[in-house]
Amino acid sequence: MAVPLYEAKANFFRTLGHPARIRVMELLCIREHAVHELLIEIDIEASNLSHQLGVLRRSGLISQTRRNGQVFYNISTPEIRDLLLTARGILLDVIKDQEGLKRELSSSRRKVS
Amino acid sequence: MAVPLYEAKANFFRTLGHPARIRVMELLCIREHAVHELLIEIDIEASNLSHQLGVLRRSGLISQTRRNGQVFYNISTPEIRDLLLTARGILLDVIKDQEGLKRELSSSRRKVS
DNA sequence: TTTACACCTGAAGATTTCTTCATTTGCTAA
DNA sequence: TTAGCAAATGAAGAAATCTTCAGGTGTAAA
Repeated sequence: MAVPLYEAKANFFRTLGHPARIRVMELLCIREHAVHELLIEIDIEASNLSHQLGVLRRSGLISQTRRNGQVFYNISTPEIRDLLLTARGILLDVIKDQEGLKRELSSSRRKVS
Repeated sequence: MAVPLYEAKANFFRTLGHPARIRVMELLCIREHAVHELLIEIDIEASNLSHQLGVLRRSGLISQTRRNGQVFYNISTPEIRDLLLTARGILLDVIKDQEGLKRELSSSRRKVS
């Protein structure tokens, strides 16, 4: 054991760093979902989704309950909503900056050519 | 182009999901650092650090300035501090829960055996 | 107790990401 | 101009992660 905190942080972010997993987290931030509901939204194979849910579950980010023959998933802590919101803000900033840079580059290319 | 937003988010988190890169981000959240200063703190090969700085730079999370023959790095937006703080909170929650679960498991093992 | 449905798991090849080594670039000062 | 340091880059093998396929588990209704 004795994983340094920065390793734990890296693992945490890597866990979120997958398109299907991030979609799951965003859907669960809205409300609880059963697996088959997620499957409708996410468009990957059922077994793939199951694997990704397993990754999220084992890392402690989501929790499972069985009810009426279905498995429901939930985020394990509401702070995750804040995290995704903050991330969204940063991402929009970054994208904006990159587009600004792109415009600059193409305008200087115009000047040169 | 036209990367769906959830792909961009996944990329963003994956970028943070590496032990050296997360350490860089945390150091830069404290203050600007020159590459050789980061190198003292992080204990990986110089060229490896350079690669990881490249990943962060290309994703727009950090920015570079050259001064006195050294290259200084900075976080590109202060919101990153909030993100890391929120992540830290979630991580501590998750770890606490996991330790609770571990204690439960070992006490029920005791009861059984 | 069998059928059906919802979901999970293991294995394995394909793909991506990491780390290292060798080399190159950019700058500053002699 | 050249010497020397700081940092970046390219290539390539090693390692980790993804996706799919095949089969398995759990549960509820017939």
